[in-house]
Amino acid sequence: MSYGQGDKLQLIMDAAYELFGSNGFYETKMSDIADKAGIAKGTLYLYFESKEQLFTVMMMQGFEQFLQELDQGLLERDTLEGSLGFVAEHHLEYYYNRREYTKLFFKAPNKDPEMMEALCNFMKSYVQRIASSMEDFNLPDPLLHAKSFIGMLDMLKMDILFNPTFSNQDLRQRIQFASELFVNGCKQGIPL
Amino acid sequence: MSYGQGDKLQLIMDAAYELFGSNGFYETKMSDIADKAGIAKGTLYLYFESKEQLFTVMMMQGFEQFLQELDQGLLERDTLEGSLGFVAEHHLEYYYNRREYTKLFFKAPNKDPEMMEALCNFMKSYVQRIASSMEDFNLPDPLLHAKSFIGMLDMLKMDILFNPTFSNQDLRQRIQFASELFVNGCKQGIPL
Amino acid sequence: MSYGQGDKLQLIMDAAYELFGSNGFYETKMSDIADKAGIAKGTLYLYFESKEQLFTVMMMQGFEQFLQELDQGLLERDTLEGSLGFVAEHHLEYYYNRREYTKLFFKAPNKDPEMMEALCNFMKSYVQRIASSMEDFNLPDPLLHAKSFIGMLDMLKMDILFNPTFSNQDLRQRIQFASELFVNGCKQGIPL
Amino acid sequence: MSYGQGDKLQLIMDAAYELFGSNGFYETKMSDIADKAGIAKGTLYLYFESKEQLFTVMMMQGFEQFLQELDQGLLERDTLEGSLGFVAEHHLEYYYNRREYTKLFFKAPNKDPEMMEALCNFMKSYVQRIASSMEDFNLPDPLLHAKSFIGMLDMLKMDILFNPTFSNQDLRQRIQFASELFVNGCKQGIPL
DNA sequence: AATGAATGAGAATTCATTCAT
DNA sequence: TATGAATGAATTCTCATTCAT
Repeated sequence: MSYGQGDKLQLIMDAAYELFGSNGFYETKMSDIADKAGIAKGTLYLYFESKEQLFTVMMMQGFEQFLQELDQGLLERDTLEGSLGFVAEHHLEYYYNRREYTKLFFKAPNKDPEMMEALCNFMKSYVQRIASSMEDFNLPDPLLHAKSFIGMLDMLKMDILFNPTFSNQDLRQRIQFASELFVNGCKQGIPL
Repeated sequence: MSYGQGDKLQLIMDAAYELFGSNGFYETKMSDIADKAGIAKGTLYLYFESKEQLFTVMMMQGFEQFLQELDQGLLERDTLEGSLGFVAEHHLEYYYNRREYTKLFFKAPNKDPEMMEALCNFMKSYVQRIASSMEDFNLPDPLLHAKSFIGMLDMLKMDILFNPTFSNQDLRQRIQFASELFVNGCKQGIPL
Repeated sequence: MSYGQGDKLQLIMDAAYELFGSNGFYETKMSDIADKAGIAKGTLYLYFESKEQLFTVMMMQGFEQFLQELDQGLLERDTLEGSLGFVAEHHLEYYYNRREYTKLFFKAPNKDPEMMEALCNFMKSYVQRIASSMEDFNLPDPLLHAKSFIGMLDMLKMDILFNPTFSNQDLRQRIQFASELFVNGCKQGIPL
Repeated sequence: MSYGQGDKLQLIMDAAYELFGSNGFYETKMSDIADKAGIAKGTLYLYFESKEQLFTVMMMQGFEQFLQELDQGLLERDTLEGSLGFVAEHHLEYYYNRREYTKLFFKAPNKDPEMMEALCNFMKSYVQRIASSMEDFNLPDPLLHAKSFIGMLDMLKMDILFNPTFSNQDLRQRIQFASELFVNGCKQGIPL
């Protein structure tokens, strides 16, 4: 019944995540977020300086969590195949679990440099982690390899976001598919 | 330098392309476009019903050209490697040539159903074309293979858009890299 | 096939009458009128200085016709009852015949003094004619009597405009009713 | 002179009444109303959804008051002449007291269905009340009688609105005149 | 800390009118 | 005369942000 301080912050973040995610930055109003969080509009500004900042902080929180889970999982794998499989699983499951919040992944504010920087930093960190992992297994051009693999995954995620009947089984199939393709190339799949 | 009558449409399209491209849909004002095109605000509405429609028409024009060039090039290749190389070249060059217009590819209006439909249709057509091509070379799972390849390319394009020093040589390298990785997998690159 | 000069003027007047009548002054666009008349927008301005003027001229034409028909009919009556009956018939039939163009009778532009003057002048002329006629039959206070009678008619016309099933028979009944009430008062109708 | 919080609504209503009344719906801008009320434009939209709604609410408030006063007064009369006299007095005084706000009664928005409905409902209620009253005194055709009487009054009001020298004495005369004419007809006034 | 009424800059869109052809 | 593309002032409405309570 009584929320301590800090609870409100979480209420805001949750509301922001859901609304920015569903409708995108520009189509979400601060008053929507306040309503959903069950607080007053003015209260938002006790926690965040601006709409842009709220968006950025929310995204960064998501990024951080994403990278933490990634690190955690990578520690536990010690083969190339194992690592790649985990990266694929992690990437696709992330979107699968958030498939209601499609728009988040497309629409960020344009003019806010802080946001752009946060976005770029996340991308760099993500790529860097995957690249490091690949380097551990002696892959040359680890950055390009990392980017390519992430790219494959990121396109395969599209089905998750746009296909409402996408199932957990489809998810498993794509994880498997992506890893194998990346390791062995498409040639192996061509019947003689 | 001197535009006659009837050129207004092109003036508008050019201005819209540049401004939407640099600043995104939401951060571009109709008055900006009118100013850049050197016409009055009202004139925009002689050619387009709304800001959304202008954006959509402009995007669709780009899509159409993209797909036409793709078809053209695919006709002339008769090996898997040749086709993949061309697809990679076409995809990455497209962005390379438009690297000033980053925002075009990230900031589209959310709520406009016509735009969303146009975007989805383009994606489907693109994937379908690549999948058909792959089927010709007996690749199983052509849709998944197509999406994966496009995904790789689409991530590799990021460097183009965000790295200001990205050179033509870098471009060539990535084209080569993507095709080979896709065909042979990463394993081939690992020194024994 | 070939319209002489002057034909266009009539085309405009007809279109204006219909559109101003259906939608009112403010809700009718000059381009609507041009379209309906089958001419170009610019052509309207060869015949009229402004939208206000077109409206005013059109109204005045209607007024003139109304008063002419009234004069004509009054000449032929030589009893009070006959005259009143004709006035009622003329007034109500006028609206009955134009019942599609309801709005005309409610919505005129506000700020145009010419129009306001035309409207007032018409009212004065109308009242004056009825008053003169009444004076001929020795009614005292002819102006007040005239206004009262016109007022009765003008309210009775409301049914015509708002009741879509209003029939010619209803029309006849009201004409009869109004004349008798005006002559004999309501007392005569009360059963003892 | 000093308004506390919560008075904003009344400030808006007053400003709207005066401006819509003087200039009509179409010639009054929301910013005019805001200025006159001494508030910001945006504030208007905290209280009303649209210009149309503001107008409609304001009119309905007037209607309600009009009908309440009518009911009140009718209760206290128990003869036909008394009732009619009161109705005439009430109707004409209403306009006399508002003779500065002419436009209110002529210039309403056309296309707004809510406004049209409110207007029609008011008319119906007004006619119905008068008709009921007449029925109490055994007048046949009470609806037609009611409409006729209201019509007379409504035309007589025109002088009030358009004749700047219209005096209170003129008002009394017309009240008297209308009632008598309605009861006894014009015949009684004709000298033998 | 919390509120939410108030603000006002700012955007899209409309449409009467003009004028070069 | 006739055209209709072009104009741009004008208007409604939005919404991030502020601040007195």
